[in-house]
Amino acid sequence: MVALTETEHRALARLEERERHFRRGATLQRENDRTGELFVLRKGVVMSSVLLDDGSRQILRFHFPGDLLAVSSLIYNEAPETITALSDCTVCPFERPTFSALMIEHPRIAALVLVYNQIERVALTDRLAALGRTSAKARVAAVLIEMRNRMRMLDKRIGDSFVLGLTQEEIGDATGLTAVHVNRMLRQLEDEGMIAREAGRMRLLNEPALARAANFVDRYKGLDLSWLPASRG
Amino acid sequence: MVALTETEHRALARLEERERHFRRGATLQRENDRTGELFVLRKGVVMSSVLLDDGSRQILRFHFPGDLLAVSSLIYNEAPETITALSDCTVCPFERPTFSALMIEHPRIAALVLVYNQIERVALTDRLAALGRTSAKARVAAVLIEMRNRMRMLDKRIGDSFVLGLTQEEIGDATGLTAVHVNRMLRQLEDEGMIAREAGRMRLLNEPALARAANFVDRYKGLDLSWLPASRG
DNA sequence: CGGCTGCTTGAATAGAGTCAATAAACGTGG
DNA sequence: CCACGTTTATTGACTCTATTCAAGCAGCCG
Repeated sequence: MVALTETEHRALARLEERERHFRRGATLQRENDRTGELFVLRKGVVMSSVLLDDGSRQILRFHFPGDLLAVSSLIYNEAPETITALSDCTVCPFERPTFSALMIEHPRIAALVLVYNQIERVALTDRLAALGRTSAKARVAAVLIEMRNRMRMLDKRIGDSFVLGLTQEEIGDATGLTAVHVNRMLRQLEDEGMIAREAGRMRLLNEPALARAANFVDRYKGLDLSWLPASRG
Repeated sequence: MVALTETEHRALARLEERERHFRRGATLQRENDRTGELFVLRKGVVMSSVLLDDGSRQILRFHFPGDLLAVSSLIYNEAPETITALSDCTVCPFERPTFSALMIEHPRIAALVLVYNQIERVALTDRLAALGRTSAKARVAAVLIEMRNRMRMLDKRIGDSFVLGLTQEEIGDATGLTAVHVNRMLRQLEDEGMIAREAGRMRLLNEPALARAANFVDRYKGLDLSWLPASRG
């Protein structure tokens, strides 16, 4: 999305020298554990979440290939969130000094990281507004649209049918609902003809209606990266 | 919290060359308006919020002196959030190019901005978890503790008594509750001896109990900035 | 003084949670 | 490839938390 120089590409590649694989359900980082490496997600889907005292869980964010994971390791001694693989996945781990050297030596990459942070911030605030001010049905619909859109960004072939890859429990933890109620909301969306469910796959039958039900705002329109300073070669 | 060089201080000072004042209730940035300047908040309290289709509002974050405002102006053509003064306040506006030049010429400042982003990210995820997974009482208690703590960081004299500076409507918009229910929760916290309310002031009578009720996690313990690269003078 | 805006409280309602029981799908080892 | 145990999905009945609606009050400012 932004042209990088050869030098910058080589520098970024240093983050992806090693590779590690995780199975669905594996933990990349556990809340309150001593922080360690950072990761670039190369393949698969992971989530970050927090656990509350009463044992309930809140999923904060779903991550897709290209995302930077565990950035908070840079500034905390103890991890503020848990990172878990939602599918089998591949990550490239790297150490903090590698990252901070990259930031210092390549200011435009630092600027890109800042852009990434802002996009994530807006995603978090959208979810925040959904939890605070929208109905259960809207929140479930929003998760469906969000997941489909993010998958489609990586694979243009994905249309209105896709494999969600989340249990209803996980949808509940992302939306602040119980699994039981998620089930009822999915049924309702189905009864209203907005979605269809077919053995693991999800199909969006009436996207405009679903987007309306979800209070969906497309944040990718209106993104403007022209401010990024020109490279110095 | 981190030592900056003279050069870096001078560079940062460039962001604070101008000054502008706003009255309580004034809008610094309106959602969906064309984005413009960024700000450093120098004095007063402001909030950022979003409006939903049905007219309800979700407050995303309260900002205190030293905070960077409207950073998303860098990457969006249209503002994703509204920024409003909660008290009379003073800000230092600056243009995008000023900021991006600063980031490129002073990598350690860029790193500091990244740290700031991460701290804000964690604050947002804490609120997210509160909205998704905690009771109304816990959320209201959390807002009280959060506001007191942030005020105390700027004014050490503040103890258990402080001026909240929020209407119950605003507390509701921050916690995803109705003003009516906020009122009931405040009464309950008062009846249980955790707080007292005295003409505009709020007093925390039993902080440990309140912190427990709020599921409060102190994120400032465990912050580690040692990774920040040494200055090159 | 009159008109706001914000606070308080009660009564009725609605939306989401809890509990429980069953069914379907999945994975693993034999 | 099947049998078994486990996880996930589904549905109903009941409960409870927070919302809605309504009314009254207090404080503030022009």
